[in-house]
Amino acid sequence: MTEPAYKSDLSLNEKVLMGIVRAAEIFKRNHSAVFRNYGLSFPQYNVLRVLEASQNGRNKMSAVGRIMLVPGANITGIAKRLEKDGFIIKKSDPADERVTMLEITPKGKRTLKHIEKEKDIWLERMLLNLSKTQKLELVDKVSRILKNGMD
Amino acid sequence: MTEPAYKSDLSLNEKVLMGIVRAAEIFKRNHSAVFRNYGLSFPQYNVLRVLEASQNGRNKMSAVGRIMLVPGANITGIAKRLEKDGFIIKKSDPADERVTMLEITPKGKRTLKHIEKEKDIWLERMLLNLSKTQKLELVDKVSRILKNGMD
DNA sequence: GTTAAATACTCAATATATTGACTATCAATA
DNA sequence: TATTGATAGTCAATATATTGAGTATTTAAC
Repeated sequence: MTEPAYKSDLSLNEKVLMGIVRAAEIFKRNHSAVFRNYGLSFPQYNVLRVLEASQNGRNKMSAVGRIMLVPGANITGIAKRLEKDGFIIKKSDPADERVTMLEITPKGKRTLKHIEKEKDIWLERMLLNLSKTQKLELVDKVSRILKNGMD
Repeated sequence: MTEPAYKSDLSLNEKVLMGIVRAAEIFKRNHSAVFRNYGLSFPQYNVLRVLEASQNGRNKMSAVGRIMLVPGANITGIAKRLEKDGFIIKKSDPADERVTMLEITPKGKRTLKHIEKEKDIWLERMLLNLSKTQKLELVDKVSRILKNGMD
C-alpha cells in the first residue's frame, strides 16, 4: 500500500532498462555515501580508479573520459577539483602539447586504500543473493546492452 | 588497441555493478537525445511518465519523488521548469495545505505521444539480442539488486 | 489543548552533466 | 609548405543532483 494511485504500465523492454537505471541510481547513492566521508564524489572516485589501474598511475584526460564513457568536457571540472584537493596532479605531455596527463598522487592512492573495504561490503550487500554464475550471466547481458547502445 | 595503458582489475562484484552503471548511462544518453528534440530532459520525461500513469494524470510531488527514487528537493526544480514550459501544472491540495499536486497538461500528454515510437525503437535496439526469457530474468535480477540496495 | 515529532516543500551552495563554441596543436594531403 | 581536418582541452550556459537548513502544516503524544 505504498503508492496506490500509480499503475505501472511499462513495456517489458522499458521494465528492463528502467530497472537498470534505478539499480544504478541506488548503487551510486549508496556508494557515494562511502566516498563522501573521504571527500570524493562518485565520478571523482572513478577517475582515481582509472588512474590507479593505468600504467604508472597516469593517463590522458581524453582516455579517462573514454573509459568512463563521459564526454571530455565533463572531465575538465572533475580533474580541476581533484587537483585542488591533492588527489591528482596535472602535467602537460611534452610529446604532444595538446595532451594533459592526469596522475594519481600518494594521497590519492592512500584514499582509495582506505575506501576499499567499506566499498566492498556494499558491493557484497547489493549482490547478496546472486551466485557467481548468475553474476557472470548478468555481466554478459549488461555488456551486450552496453554494446548495442554504443553502436 | 584502444586503451593499451589501462588494465582492468575490477572484482566480479564490481564488474556487475559498474556494468549496470555504464549501461544505464548509455541508455540515458541515447534516450535523452530523443526527448531533447521535444524540449524534455530525462528526469523531466520521467516525471511526465509517472503523472501519465497516475490517477487523473496527477500525483503528489512527494509521491513522484518516491516512485522515481529521487530526493524531494530535486523535484522542486524539475517541476518548476516543467510548469514554465507548460507540460504540467501545480495545484495545492485543499485537504492538506502542505501538499502540492502535479498534473500533466494536454500538451504534456501530446508530447509523450509524439515521443513514444522513437523511444520504443531505441529500447528495441538496446535489447536486440535478448530473448523474452532473458529479459524477464534480467528484470528479476536487477529488481533483487535494487531491493538489496534499498534496505 | 499544547508541545513535540513527522511530513511536504523550498531554497542555498556546490558538484556534476550537457551542448556548443572556441583555441591550440598535430596529422594528412594536395 | 599550405590547407584542411582531426584531436585535446577549456569555457559558458543551463539543467540536474546533493546536503543541509529552513518554513509551514499536520499528526501524535502527553
